[in-house]
Amino acid sequence: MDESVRKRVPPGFRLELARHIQRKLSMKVRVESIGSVETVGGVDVAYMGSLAFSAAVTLSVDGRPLDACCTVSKAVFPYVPTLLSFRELTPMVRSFLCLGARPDVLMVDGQGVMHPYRLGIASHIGVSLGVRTIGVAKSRLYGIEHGDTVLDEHSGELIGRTVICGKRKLYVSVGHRVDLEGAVDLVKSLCVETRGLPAPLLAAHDMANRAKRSCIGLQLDRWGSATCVGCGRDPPGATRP
DNA sequence: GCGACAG
DNA sequence: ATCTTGTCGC
Repeated sequence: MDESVRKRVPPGFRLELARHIQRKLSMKVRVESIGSVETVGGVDVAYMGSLAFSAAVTLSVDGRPLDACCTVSKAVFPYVPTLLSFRELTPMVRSFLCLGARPDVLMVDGQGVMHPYRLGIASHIGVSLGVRTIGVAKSRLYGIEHGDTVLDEHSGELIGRTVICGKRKLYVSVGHRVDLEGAVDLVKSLCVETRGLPAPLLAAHDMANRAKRSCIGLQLDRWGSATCVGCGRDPPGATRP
């Protein structure tokens, strides 16, 4: 099943190790009640060639903007279905760690456990940082739709739900430390129908694109990373001229 | 072998 | 995701 994936991955990339890591980390995914939520975060990435502009935002449950930060990094891995986190995890984590405080739950643009190895980027980030995450994807990568539910193609297990947000159908799944029902309710309650996305992801998406449009003259450090002008905070380990 | 295939 | 021309609506 990975023959086609193999051809799209960089030479020397250890695909078997990547799969092993995905399976191992997926065992750490926890499903639990979200509990009381006051702040909701969102992360998304926009690209300009191989430059990745990542934005992280925090909103109150009533939609009020509380915090935001964006970073730019050099993309070091191509887009390969089932391996998205190897491309976007680092950019997303860098911008997320820039936030002044961790939101109660984080919405990620991509799958959670609705993934062939049970570790979409939302789960990968959640397990890596111990943060509550919800996977919100605009299309399906894996699973079979049955009404508004998505079942595992092999085990028949419930792995996600579809949510209509305006004109768009979203694929919601558990990322980490949340339950599917709570995740679906939160996505529905924050849905911006005119844009087809929940407010936190919409804000992150727009901010990432604004950052991309104003990237002239950015100075990247030795790791191919830099903090966007005006962010006000640096990611851990960052240095500024 | 031929499609499917998060962003 | 990004590219890209044309179209619709405020």
